Amino acid sequence: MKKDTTTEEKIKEAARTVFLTKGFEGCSSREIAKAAGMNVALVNYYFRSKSQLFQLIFKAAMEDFMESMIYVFSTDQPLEDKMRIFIEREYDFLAKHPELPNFIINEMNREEACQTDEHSIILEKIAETGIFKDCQKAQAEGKMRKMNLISLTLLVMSNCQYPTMAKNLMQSIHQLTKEEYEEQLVLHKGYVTEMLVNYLFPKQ
Amino acid sequence: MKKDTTTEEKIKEAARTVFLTKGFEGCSSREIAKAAGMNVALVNYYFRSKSQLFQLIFKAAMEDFMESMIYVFSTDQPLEDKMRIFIEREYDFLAKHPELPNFIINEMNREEACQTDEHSIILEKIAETGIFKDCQKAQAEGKMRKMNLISLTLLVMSNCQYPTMAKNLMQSIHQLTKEEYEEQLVLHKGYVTEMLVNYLFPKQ
DNA sequence: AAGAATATTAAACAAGTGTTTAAAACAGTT
DNA sequence: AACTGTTTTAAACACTTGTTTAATATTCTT
Repeated sequence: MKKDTTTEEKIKEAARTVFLTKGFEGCSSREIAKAAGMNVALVNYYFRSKSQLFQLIFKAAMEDFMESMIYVFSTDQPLEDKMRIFIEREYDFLAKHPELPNFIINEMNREEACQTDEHSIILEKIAETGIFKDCQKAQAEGKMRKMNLISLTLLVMSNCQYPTMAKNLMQSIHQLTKEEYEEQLVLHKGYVTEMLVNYLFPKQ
Repeated sequence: MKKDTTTEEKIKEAARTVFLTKGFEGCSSREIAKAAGMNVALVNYYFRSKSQLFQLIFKAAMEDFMESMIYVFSTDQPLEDKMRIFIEREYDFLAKHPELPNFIINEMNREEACQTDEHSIILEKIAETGIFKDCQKAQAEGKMRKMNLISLTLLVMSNCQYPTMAKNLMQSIHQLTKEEYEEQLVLHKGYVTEMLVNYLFPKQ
């Protein structure tokens, strides 16, 4: 008879929170075990090694990271509306998972880890939504500014992700409380939306 | 008689490169010593501890991080030109020091470190250039979009820093070589400049 | 050249790392 | 109740960590 959350899942959950906040190098197997209320040996009993557990967590995080994009892009709406909704959802998502962008970008920089070229699958998944074709069509019709996909994604990701990534830095520089910065983010989301939409979909 | 570069400086240089690429947790004292071609004990002989050496490096990195801003803002030019030149210089600077933004943002997230509220000095230094007053004036005259300082800095930093921070992620997703991505960055710099200037300084 | 001050070294320290082992506790089946 | 396979445990493994020590080498001063 299994409990509602099994030992394996408890460890996985603990590993997720610890890895995402401290990174692979920033924590120990024992720390993860302790966070899960388990013995150290159990971590390796279920996941063979710290690295294998990490890879599991990283992959899942990567999918979460892309999840919100896919959904909006799949809907059937004018491109400009899609963009607005996407930014809205992305800010929402990042408010719930603020550690994700930093985590992924950092761990991608560790040479030992995550250098699998399997990440191009992400692009394929996004491509499946048809968003890229929509953009090309809109660009051909003159409704959207001509620009390659890389810069397009860069513009959106920069303005959505950086503000949460630099939270502690900005708080420290501008002497803001956590709550004040969160308010600021709501305001900023508005600016970003207006700026991006104006730039990408210029009115004649 | 001192050599051209003393042992102390050699260690400091090595520490800088190692810390900036791997982070505080990602490297060991011995690794730094090895990179400097020195004995481990010398690291502590000159800097007392790994933490103290790190704090030194971090502080210097923080100053580098802000250096390029200060200069441009101090010049005597129309605000719109300052913005263009700033973005130009920032992309230039980040091409030479691509690890800096990630390094600072990450280490700011480690609770043990760098939580000194001394970072508000940065804001004061920027304020000394008069850039903030110029902005307020331009906003009062209707030449510049009304927006608080935080969002203003966020917009600029997001679009300058994120593209270099996410280099490995973007390369992996879009299957680009190092050189291809660097070319892309030059292109992107143009888009960013146009977008920011258009948004911040709307023509009536 | 002798002595004092500084710089450098190898070796050791205790504590922490990832991982393994072998014994114990638990569950389910007959 | 005895045997099953699966979970969980404490203890140990070899290795790395940051830091210190005490001896050696180098430089500077007289």
